[in-house]
Formats: sequence, structure tokens, C-alpha cells
Amino acid sequence: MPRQRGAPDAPGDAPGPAAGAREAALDAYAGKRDFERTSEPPAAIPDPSAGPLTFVVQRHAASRLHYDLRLELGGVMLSWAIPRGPSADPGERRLAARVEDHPLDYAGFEGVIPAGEYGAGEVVVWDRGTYSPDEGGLLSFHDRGEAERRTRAALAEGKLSLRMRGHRMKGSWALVRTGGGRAEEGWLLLKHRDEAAGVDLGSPLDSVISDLSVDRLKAGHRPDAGLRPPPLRTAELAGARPLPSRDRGERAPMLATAREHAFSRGGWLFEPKLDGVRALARLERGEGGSLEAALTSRRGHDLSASYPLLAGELAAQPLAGAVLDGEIVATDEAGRPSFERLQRRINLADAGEIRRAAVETPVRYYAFDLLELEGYDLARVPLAERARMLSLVISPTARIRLVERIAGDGVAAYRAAVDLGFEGIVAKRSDSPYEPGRRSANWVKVKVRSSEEFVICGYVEGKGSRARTLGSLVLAEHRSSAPGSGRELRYVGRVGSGLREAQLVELRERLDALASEESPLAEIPAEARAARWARPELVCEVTFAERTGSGGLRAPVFLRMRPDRRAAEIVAAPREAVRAGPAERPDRPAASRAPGAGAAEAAAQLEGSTRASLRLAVGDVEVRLTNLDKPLWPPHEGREAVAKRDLLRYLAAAAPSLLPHLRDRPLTLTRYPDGLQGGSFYQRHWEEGRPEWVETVSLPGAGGERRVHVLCNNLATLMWLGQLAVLELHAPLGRLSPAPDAAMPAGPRGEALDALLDRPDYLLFDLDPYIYSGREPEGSEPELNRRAWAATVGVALRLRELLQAAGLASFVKTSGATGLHVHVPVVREPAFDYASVRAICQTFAEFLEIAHPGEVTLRWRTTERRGRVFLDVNQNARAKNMAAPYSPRAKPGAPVSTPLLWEELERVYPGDFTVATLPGRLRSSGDPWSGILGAKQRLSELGLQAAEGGERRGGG
DNA sequence: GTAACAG
DNA sequence: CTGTTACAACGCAAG
DNA sequence: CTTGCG
Repeated sequence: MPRQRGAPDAPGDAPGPAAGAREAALDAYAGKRDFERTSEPPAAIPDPSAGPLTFVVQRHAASRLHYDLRLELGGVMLSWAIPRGPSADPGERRLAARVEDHPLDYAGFEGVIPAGEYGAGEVVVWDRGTYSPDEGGLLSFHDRGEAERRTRAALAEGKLSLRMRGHRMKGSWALVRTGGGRAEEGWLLLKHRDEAAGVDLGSPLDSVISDLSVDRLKAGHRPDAGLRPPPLRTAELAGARPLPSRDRGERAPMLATAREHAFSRGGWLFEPKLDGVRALARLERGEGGSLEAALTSRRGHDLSASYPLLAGELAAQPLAGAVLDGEIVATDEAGRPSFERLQRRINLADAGEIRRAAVETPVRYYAFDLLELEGYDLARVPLAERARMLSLVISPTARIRLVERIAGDGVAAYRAAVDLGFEGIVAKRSDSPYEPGRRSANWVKVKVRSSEEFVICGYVEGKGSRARTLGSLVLAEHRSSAPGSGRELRYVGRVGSGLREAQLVELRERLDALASEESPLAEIPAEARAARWARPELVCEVTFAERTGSGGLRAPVFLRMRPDRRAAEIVAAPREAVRAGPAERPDRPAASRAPGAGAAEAAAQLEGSTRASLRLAVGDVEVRLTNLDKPLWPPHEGREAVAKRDLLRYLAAAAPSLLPHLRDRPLTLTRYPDGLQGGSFYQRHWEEGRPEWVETVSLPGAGGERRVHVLCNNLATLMWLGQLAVLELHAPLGRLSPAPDAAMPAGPRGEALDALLDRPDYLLFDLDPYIYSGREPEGSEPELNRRAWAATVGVALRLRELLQAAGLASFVKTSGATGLHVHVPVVREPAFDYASVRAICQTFAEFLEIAHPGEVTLRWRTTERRGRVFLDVNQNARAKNMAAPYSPRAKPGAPVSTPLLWEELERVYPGDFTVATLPGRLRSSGDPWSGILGAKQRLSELGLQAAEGGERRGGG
């Protein structure tokens, strides 16, 4: 690019026409740079474009770290260097030094200016967006020419007031020239007092267009050459189409299909499902040129009058016109969305009542989509782009908020949403268009409790106290009887529980008023024969456990009436699975269907190949396995070495028995990448770089920050752990979910989740013989020997008797080393945290020590345990881990911690149970512990059972 | 075994 | 590009 | 309060 020579214009005065003259405006810029050496863009001025004016703020680590604010005007970027950067606090004025104009392309520049060059150092795009002069509250986003004229005039006066629509800089800002307009270009940047004042501008990452930061650049990271900053102007969005002027086509909200389980998948975005009233917001300039907002319901009703404050704040947005999609939400005391509260406002019509309600039951509008913007239809623009544009142009206020989304990890999003008290999540394909009025498979809702809306077709009379009202409601939904034919009301079930007395009385009255001789149902099932029919007009919402194969409701409970729905809207939701698109990754549930589903297939693939690497198909996902012939356990006592392939074979065979014990327990991985002989390390956190089908949980770690823990909840993850040379599977005694004992209170899971980890779901007795064979090296632990084993078995049997006498069934397994583990599965109850459980175990242990002082010891000093079996109850503690049942052990011979029947205990020897032998044992004898998770016992009933005596359930 | 980082 | 490094951590017993 | 222990 040839450099232009000529008399430099005054900065910012670039007039626009005649290319040669225009580019003279960048002489100062070009004169300071050697474009052979720097990757900064050349001094070129493109032809004028349309749409709002843009701005950029670059964070620039030159000799001093500073920020460069650049405003687009006349084909160049007017620039200010701001040493301390913008402040959102209206009280703080930041010095801004006017510097030379930069080319427009500079706005997308990130990277490193080489040492020795002008401005050497790292540059990232810290913010970008669009701006308009806002003097007098008048915005010119829609009229570029006017925006330029006004900006130029204000610039000449030395006082610019700007409305910024950036990721960080939002609201109104001012640039004021100091020193009464002297030649010196000293300016101040300050924030006006508005809804965006005081909102934190900070963020962990510097760049708003990439994952770069000044620090990462300093550390050697470089911009991704292929990455272009996304467009800032609507016209540049792929798929944006100009709206015909005066087009005011009615829009209908896009709807989501229902799905039972959360899933994680690349290319999808996940947002909380808000329990409120769906509303489109149309913002357009009215007669006087000012912005007016109209809210419309799903059914097209005007809601603006019902929510005047929402409409008011929407109209104050810095927009020239838009259609937003969102949800009107009322919150309870805890800040959770509350439909019940919102209901108080839904049917208000009187202006006075509405004013009162606005104070008593404040609501917010959560925007999550953008259908139109400033003269363009965005329905064909991919969701991710629409969402980005939405967050750019909307300035959050007290009542107008943006729905936050996360990408990819839908299972984590679901967990988080549930913890925070949302009713579920909505998953949306990030590349999908907006499909007005359609129930699309590109949007999928996953609710905490399945709840759906049904048409009430009548009721069945009640008995006893309900004789005067009603027993149950007859529910139906519209379904088409045959493809192409019309639709009819199909019976789905009756709901009787969940109705309060007042609701019963009211419903009886309303249904009697709608009474009809004839049934509205297409077919009347036997259980609805006795119904009193009503015209199908009322709609209610019902939660239920699941749908039966024929679409019926299992365990339905009445939730609430839905006066906002019409019966005609109640159509059976398509229950199809989400179809996989070409660029998608498989989803998680496929990998985790049933415990160990696909284990046989996985084992067959391992048997069928002798290659060192294998892409193992597990369900719909692929686990990459390498170095399958690497020996992980060396040869031992005549047995062959155990290679990674053998470990994986074992894990696949044991998966159905193993996975239920690992489920929902944050694992500690014990890794031996070079086998037992090589070095080992523990790993508890795995922040990034794991396959997306590995389920994780984020828990507070040391220092308070949250760390990502791996859960082994599916076969694919188990195979992955094998690939990682995890030789031992260590898990805590607590687990994260209420299952399988479901003893935890329902309700907000926030506290419950933490509380759950605080409670073991089994008691653990660890029996370790300190009885030496005599062959051990000086000072080392005793090795496995017959005498020690016999003594350990003896103590275990005495322990079993003692527990039995207290009414507790117990289960025994080898530790995999020399000892035994005795598990007592318990129902988790609030009172029985680790401390109390440990105390209970301590009591049992002390009893055994006193009764059999020669055989049992509880001594802490290892030297004082010699000759006895050490009975350790100290493992019953939070954050302590034990080798899981069926976990291999990092000991010579590849032993496995093997569940046993009490009856076989005296006939077996731990050395017989290895990675090589266990699959055969499982095939021929099954899993002795298969019933353990169903054999949970209530510690709170311990005394009772003791009084009755005897073992309630057959242990082991 | 894997990824991030340093050289 | 290759080489190096990190990859856990808590509470109790006992002196 | 430190160290040993799992």
C-alpha cells in the first residue's frame, strides 16, 4: 500500500469524498509505521458503509499499559489514548489524549507490534460496538449521515455525548475537551449517570472477540489467523434481510419441543427456563420520532398496558427499532422466578390495580432473542449471532435483563439451573434460525419435573370429604388421529392429587357451568366412564413422573390452572429425539443410558482387535484408545503382565457392577501412565481438555474457587479412565445425588447438594492385618499371607455378628491388598453426617477391641498394631476416598477389590481376585453385591431394630 | 497420558 | 518444534 | 502446634 503524501488535515476532519484526499487523513498514522515490519493494518479508507457508527477500545501494553478509544467517523477511527481506561463510575473522570486517526481496519486488530516499532507491545480488542450521539436524548443509530454530522459538530465544540452499545461500555458517556479548546488535544472521558453507571467493566479475559489477553499475548499466544471479528452492523450479519418499510408483520414466538433428559453437545447453547409469561417486545419509532414499546403475548394479545414499567424501560433502550423475544418474570423473596406471583398480575385490567401490583409484585423482562433490528429481519441469522447482537445493543436496566447462556455443557447447565431454582433449561442450536410460531426441534426444553398443560374435559365425583366437590379431573390433549387428518381430544389420564380445597370448590363450580351431556373425547376409556363431562375450555398444568408408552400420565399431580392458555393450544408435543446435525457431537445420555449398557459391545471390540490403537465405539460416542499393549502391571508370581488392553477388557466386563458404585461420586484418579513400575500421581480436578461426554461437577475447592471434578457415570468415561492409566478408582463415601435412597428433601437443591456430600451413604470398616509373613523388607507394611488373612476374616466375621445384633446388615469385600472392607449401606438422613457416622463406627470398633484385645487393635501407632488386625473407622470422613468395589489396585498381580458373600469368606483368598480372573467370576457367580444399593438401612431406626434383634435383610 | 507452558 | 512440568489434600490421633 | 497416618 503506497503511503500518501500531502498536507495533513486536521484530525477527524476527513471529509469523505475523493479517495486521494481522504487518505491524506491517515498520513500521521502511516508516517509513524513501517508496514514491512508491523502487522497493523495499512492506511486505507474504504468506501462509506451504512448502519450505525462503530467504536473500539483496545487494551495496549506499550511502554505503559493504556486503553485506546477509537470512534468511527468519516471513514477513519478518531483515537484517544486513555492511560487508566474507561471508568463506569460517573464520579471518575479519565484523562484521554487525542492521538492520530487510525484506519477502520484497525478496529479488528489484535496481536503484537514488534519491538522497536511505534507502539511496540501487545494489543487486544477490549470492547467494541456501535455508538450514536445522544445529546438531548436524541439517538441517531438509524441515520448514519445525521450521526456523523452531529458527532462532527459536537467534536468541534469539544463536548461529545455518546450513547455506547458495546459489550462493556454501555449507556451514555461524554468526551470533553479541556483547556477551552486550545491546540493541545487534552480530553476527559466520563460516564453519565444512567442505568449503566457503576456496572463493572471488568472481565477475566481482555478481548471481547477472541480468547486473547495482553497477558496471554505476552505468554506467546498469537491471534488465530482465521478469526475475523464478528460484524457489528446488522446489514453485515449473514442472513439479515432488509424489512420492507412499513412491514409490521405479526410475529409469533418460536416454541421448543420437550425432552426428558438434559444433554451436552457442541453447537448447542443452554439457558435457564424461566417460569413466566412469554412475550415479544416490539420497539419502533412512533409519530413523534420517539421510541415506543409494545409487548404481545404468545396469543398476540397486547400486554403493554399490564406491564407499563416494562414497556417504559424498553422504550428507553438505545435502539431505532427492534423485535425482542423474552419472558416476563416475577421473582419470589429468594430471587427465583415465581409463576405463582406473576399470576397475581396476569388478569389485572384496571389501571389503578396495575399500578399497585407493579409495586407489590415487580416483574422483569428477560430478553433472549432478537427477531428484528433497525430495519432488518434477523430470523434467518444464526442464533449465536442474534444473541451476540442482542447483548450488544441492549443495555440492561433494573427491569430489562438478558438471559445468560452457556455453550456445550448442557448437563452442567441443567444442574446449575436446578440448583438456582429454575424450572429447567432450554437448549438451542446455535446455528438455528428463528422459526416464528413453530415448535422446532432446534429448541429443546428439559424440565426438572415434567409438567405439561392439558385440557380439562370433566371430572369424576369424589368420595368422603371430596363427595361435595370432585374426585379427579379428566385430562386430554389434542392429537391427530391419523397423518393428515384433523385433530381430536385424546384422553391422557385423571389427576386428583395436588388440589387444594379452595381449588376443588372453584373447579367444581366452573366445570358445572360448562357441563355438557356429551363427552368431548374421541374415545372414552373405561376409567373415565363415570365422568361428568364439561365443554373443553379450561387448561391446567400437571406434573407427572413420566409418560406411558401410549402417552398416558404416570403419577400426575395438579400444579395450577393456566388461564393464559387456550384449549386449542394444547397439542401433544412431538416426543422425537433431537436429530443429530452434521457438525454435532454425540450427546451424553446416549453414552450413559443404563449402567454398563454397551459393555458387551465394547468388550467385543477390544477382543476383536490386536492393534495398539482403537477408536472404541461406546453407544454413540467414540473413545480413543492408544498404547493398548503397554504393560501396566508387570508379570507377577507366574502370571503374565497386564496390559492396558487387559485393564480395559476388565473394566468393560465389570462395568455393570462397577458403575453403580461410582455414580455421582467425584473421583480421585490414581494414574500410572508408565505402569506400576513408573511414576504415579493423583488427580482430582480436570478443568479442561476432557471429552464432552464425561460428566463433571463443579465444587468449591481449597481457597474457595470452584474446581471441576470428574464423575464416572457412564461406560465411555470408564473406558477413558482406562486409557488414562487410572489403575485405582477412588471415590468418597458420599454422593452428589439423592439417588438411590431418595431420602433428601425435595425443593431447592442448592443447599441439598452440598449437604449430600456431607453424608456418607454407607458406613465403612477398614480391616488391615499387621501380621507379618516374615519376608517383608525392614520397616515396610506386611505383605499378604495366609495367617494374616485368616485373622482378618475372623475379625470381619465377629464384626458382622456385632452389626447383625444391632440390626444392621453388612457387606464384605477384599480391599485388594491384604485386608477387608465392610460396608453398611445406609439411607442418608440429616442427622447422620460424617461426625456422627464415625462415632457410631468407633463404638462398634471399641467394643470389638475390648472383647478381643489379642486380635483387634485401634492403635494409631503402626508399631503398636503388630500381630493384630487394625480396625480403622477413620475413613468415615468427608473428602476421604476409598477404592471402590471392583476397583483394580496398583499392586503386583493386578488385584481387584472384590465384593464377596459372607458365606464364601472363609473359602477364598484375595490373591485369586485379579483383573484377569474377575470377568470369569462375574460371569459364573454374578455380583454378590448387586442388591447393596437397595439394602439401605435407617440409622435412625437402629435402636428399634436392636430391640427386635436379628438381621432384617440378608447381607451380602 | 495429557495439556499447558517455556525455551 | 521439543523439553519440562503439573497433575490431592483433610481431619483426626497423638506427642 | 507439629507430625504421623490413611
